[in-house]
Amino acid sequence: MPLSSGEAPESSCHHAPYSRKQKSLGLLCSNFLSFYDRGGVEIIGLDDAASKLGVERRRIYDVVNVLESVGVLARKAKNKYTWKGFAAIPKALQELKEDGLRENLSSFGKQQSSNCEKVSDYENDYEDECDSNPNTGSQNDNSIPSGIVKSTAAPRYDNRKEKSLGLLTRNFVKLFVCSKADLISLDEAAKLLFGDAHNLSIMRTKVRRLYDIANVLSSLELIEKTHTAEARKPAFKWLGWRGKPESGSGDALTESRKRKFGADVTNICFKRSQVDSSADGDRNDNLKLPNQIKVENVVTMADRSTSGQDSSKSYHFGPFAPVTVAKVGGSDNKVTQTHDWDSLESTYRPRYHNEALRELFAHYMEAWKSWCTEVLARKQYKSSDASPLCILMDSK
DNA sequence: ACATCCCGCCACCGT
DNA sequence: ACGGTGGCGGGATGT
Repeated sequence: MPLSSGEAPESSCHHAPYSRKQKSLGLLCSNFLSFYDRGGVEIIGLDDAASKLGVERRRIYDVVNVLESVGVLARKAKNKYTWKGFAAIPKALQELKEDGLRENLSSFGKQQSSNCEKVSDYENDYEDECDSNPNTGSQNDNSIPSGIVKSTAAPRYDNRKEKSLGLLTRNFVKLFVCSKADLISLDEAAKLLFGDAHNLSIMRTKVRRLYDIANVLSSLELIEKTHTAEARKPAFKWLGWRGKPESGSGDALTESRKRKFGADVTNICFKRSQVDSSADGDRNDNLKLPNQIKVENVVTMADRSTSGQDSSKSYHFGPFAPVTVAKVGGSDNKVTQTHDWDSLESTYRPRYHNEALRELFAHYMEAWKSWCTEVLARKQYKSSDASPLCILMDSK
């Protein structure tokens, strides 16, 4: 697959300073989604996904785990996932809700779930049956309300599952679907999900995970990052599933892609070491990527902004959509063409840093901004107390 | 300075 | 044994 380890890479893209945004999990998730959200795809191979999206396998696991938690994917076998599509989300959310309620998460955390509340730790987990299959739920490591001790200290052989991204995701989602709160601050979420931070370091780790999860959920538009009204504390707002397209399901949906930046789909090359080195040149070897990338290949969403609010229809990915998606713009129903990924792949080797794309992106941002102001202005007619965000949300 | 969170080492775990 | 999985947290990047 792609260059697993470092080295070879940089070669190709000279300039291009490292940009974290272009490699974010959220962006990767968006790309992943648009890549597979087309008819035809049934089975998704992780290796395949990794190479097509130009990321290392490890990243795919992150995305896939949370997507699985919300029903979009289902693990089929080692290295294989089945694409369930966005249509499966409502059901998954419903189940999470029922589950959460059953577990008593409703009141926000603190659940003494009937079954397994031993919460982690120590020998108990061995059996782990607790979380057997039914989705598990319940504990996150230390959501121990109060009583339970939680030795923290003894990591024992962790029941890895208890700390899995997937479980964390489900619990995080339950937080929203099982309570009326549709806005939960980061602190809050972290505490509820992971119990109090008696241990700063553990908390920090957990919060990192939370960010990971939030990023992919954001790209699914299930949540959105904002701030709590009063305090300017960062918080996540639950948007819920308002139908994403997937082949036109009719409903409207808005698009307000949160984190969108970046250029194109894959992130091959460039590691964070800013040093970047450069060395470049010729090492490439087989890994080298063709250098020319044409803008045309990239799906531009520029028009989407211009067209402004009609949007709706299908899932858009902004300028970052995987290349293969080719001009979605035009005919919404697309889906049709391009299943010929292999050939596509060979013709196009995506990369992140690309000047043309950058410009394109800038253009897109412009359009987006003007669209926002327009909507804002329009909305103002109807008074509204809403914040720009809200406006955007129902502007459609 | 503090918030985010990418990156990849390496422990697990299924086969 | 081996290779797929994925927890975890160092430290870079963003604000």
